[in-house]
Amino acid sequence: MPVTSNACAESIHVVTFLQRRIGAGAAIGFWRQRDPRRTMPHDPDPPPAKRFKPGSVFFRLERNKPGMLLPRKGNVTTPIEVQRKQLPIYQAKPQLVTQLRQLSNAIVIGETGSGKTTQIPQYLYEAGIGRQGMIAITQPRRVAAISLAGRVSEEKRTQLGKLVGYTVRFEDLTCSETKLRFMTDGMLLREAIGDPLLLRYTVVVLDEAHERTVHTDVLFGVVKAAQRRRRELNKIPLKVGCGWLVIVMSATMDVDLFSEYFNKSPVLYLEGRQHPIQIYYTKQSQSDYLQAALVSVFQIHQEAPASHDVLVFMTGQEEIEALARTCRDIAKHLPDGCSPMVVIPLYASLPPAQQLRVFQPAPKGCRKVILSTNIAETSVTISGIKYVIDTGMVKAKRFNPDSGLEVLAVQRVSKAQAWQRAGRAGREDSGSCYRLYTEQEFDNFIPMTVPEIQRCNLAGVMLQLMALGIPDVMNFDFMSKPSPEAVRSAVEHLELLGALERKNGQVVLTALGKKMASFPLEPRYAKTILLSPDFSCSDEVLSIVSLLSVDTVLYNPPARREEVLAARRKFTSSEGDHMTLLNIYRAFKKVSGNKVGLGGGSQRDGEVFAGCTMTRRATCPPLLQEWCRENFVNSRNMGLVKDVQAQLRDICLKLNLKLESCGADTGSVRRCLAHGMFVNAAELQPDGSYLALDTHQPVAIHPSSVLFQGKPAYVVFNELLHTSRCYMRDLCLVDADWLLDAAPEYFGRKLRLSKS
DNA sequence: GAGCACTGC
Repeated sequence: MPVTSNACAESIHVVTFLQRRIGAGAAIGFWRQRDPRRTMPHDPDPPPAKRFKPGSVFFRLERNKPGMLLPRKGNVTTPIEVQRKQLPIYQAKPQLVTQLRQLSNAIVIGETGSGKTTQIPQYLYEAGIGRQGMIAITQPRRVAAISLAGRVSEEKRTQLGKLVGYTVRFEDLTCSETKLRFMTDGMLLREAIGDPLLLRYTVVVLDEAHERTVHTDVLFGVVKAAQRRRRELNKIPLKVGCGWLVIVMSATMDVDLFSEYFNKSPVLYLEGRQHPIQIYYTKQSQSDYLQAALVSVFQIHQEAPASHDVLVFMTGQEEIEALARTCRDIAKHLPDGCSPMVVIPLYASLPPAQQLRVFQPAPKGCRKVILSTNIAETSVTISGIKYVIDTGMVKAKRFNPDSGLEVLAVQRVSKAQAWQRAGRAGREDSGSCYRLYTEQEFDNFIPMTVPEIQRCNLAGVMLQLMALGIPDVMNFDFMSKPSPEAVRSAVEHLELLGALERKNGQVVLTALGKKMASFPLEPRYAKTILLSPDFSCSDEVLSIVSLLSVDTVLYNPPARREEVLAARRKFTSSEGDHMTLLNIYRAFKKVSGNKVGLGGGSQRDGEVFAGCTMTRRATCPPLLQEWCRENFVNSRNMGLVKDVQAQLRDICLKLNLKLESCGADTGSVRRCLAHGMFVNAAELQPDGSYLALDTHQPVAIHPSSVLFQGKPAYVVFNELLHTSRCYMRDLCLVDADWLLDAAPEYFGRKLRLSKS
């Protein structure tokens, strides 16, 4: 029986089913305990250090703002020095420092929150290792970089931004005194473009390396090359530089792969205190994991004390909201004597205020059940979780280099991911993890999640590598090589944009490509900006590209559809979605009086809520907030647009681009978009359907587009989204002549193909 | 007439 949300009859059905199933105790046999001979797993699945223990709590509850968690200012009763000595890593300090002093590479494995990230940089500094330069500690997420810097500067009893600082996009809190620099991996990578040898640093610590973000993966190669190159330079009699060390630290990872890649680097394990987690598998394979999740929630609810919270890992917003409604319905009809239940959904696109609900304790005698996406795997840490229910499924993006299509699909998690999820049950105390699959099924999961670099569009990565001066991008030293097709497809795409050219059989960066690489943008957006002065519309194009680089500024609550449509009508442009967005942005700026009221250089852009940025500091004036509410515009993302635009504008100025507005002449903006995005063009067919001009695959206008009702002859689009059909999203009306003009040779070829 | 997980520069 499917878990559906709205049908009352059906939920009653579910109640009866559950009462039959749990009330009578029939469900006791639903679960099978893990084979006792197999205790907690060990190397390599997962590595020995990955047993579960509580993370050190770095956050405190803000009194004035209920539910808000901020970095802990230190325990009043326990001095900070004592706290540091209580960390498990402290026992290993002498050996650790001795090892790190001798080694040029080390892989340190320790649990998240065990203190490795806060302590190792300090140990290095205190031991005088790498004093000649800076120690960089990279993080995949900005909040982590910010909060860790805060904690360490506090431990060093210095002002944040002096000895200890952080660098993330839009924010750099460091100075000439800074020795310990926490930063996002993307920032270090960007810095490497200007300084491939990373000469300002004596030590680079790549934290959370097991997450294998694209940035970390590229950094592996960059850091390794810089290390080798610097060693070569040190052979020159006039010795420059000093001890140079790379540490890769992570909780769960493929140790052999890492060690092998970093020249057979030694692996140091940091064991810590841990809480056991009991793992349960289902006896039989579950064909409907949502139904199984529902049964499990209520089984736990019946059997466990109400103070024990439950965290359920699911795949997305829609199924989370549906299951939440079903759970609430059933909870209302439970027999007397059963504790009440609060059901809280958690996913990234949820408004900040609602996300905060997961941190609020449930009323006494009431059980908290959190239904979450994998945001709760790494980005948000919730205390008090005693039970984890793991559906074993995740929604993940995959890229097909042949079609250029990214597909978001529900798929099995990896073993590493399943362990990560289980670990969420044992952060403060022992816990249980109910896996909605059999142990045999688990044994067949892939060991590690496929690194992002093998799943994404590589055009941006390849451009960045070229800009880093990597002589042979096709054979870059990746820890996990992307497929040759993906590399070839990316190189072809960049050639088409004019960023790369072939010289004597080698692919080299063009002058245009070099400029493109200086923008933190997808290559085609960078190209469009660089073209914009030719059409005298750089102002407009900067705004449009900024609007396209944030999540979405449009807020679409389904329940208020009519209101949304009415509010949006006044901005709608018959020329397409880009122009509509531009109209909204122009109106927003008019109301904001062009003042930097949101974001802005010196503003901290986010508060830290237990490891998750949830709101921008509310500097948005009330009037502007009201305007956003009335017009169904996401004010937080609109603030980000302003930050992005300011950054892009700075880059344009550095490149001496002429910044000017075309005013009401929107034709030139569309002309510019046609020239920048010609690869993403589609043509209306006689039968009313559309064909993408590059691959000749059938495509359709996404119903969310303002052009959905119309039938424009030619459009350029932002992206293709493959769901029930292949949809074009964010469209702009263009002339066929402009496309031909933009790439005569390319379209000459395409059109000939199209006709034949 | 659809519906998108999560990051990051």
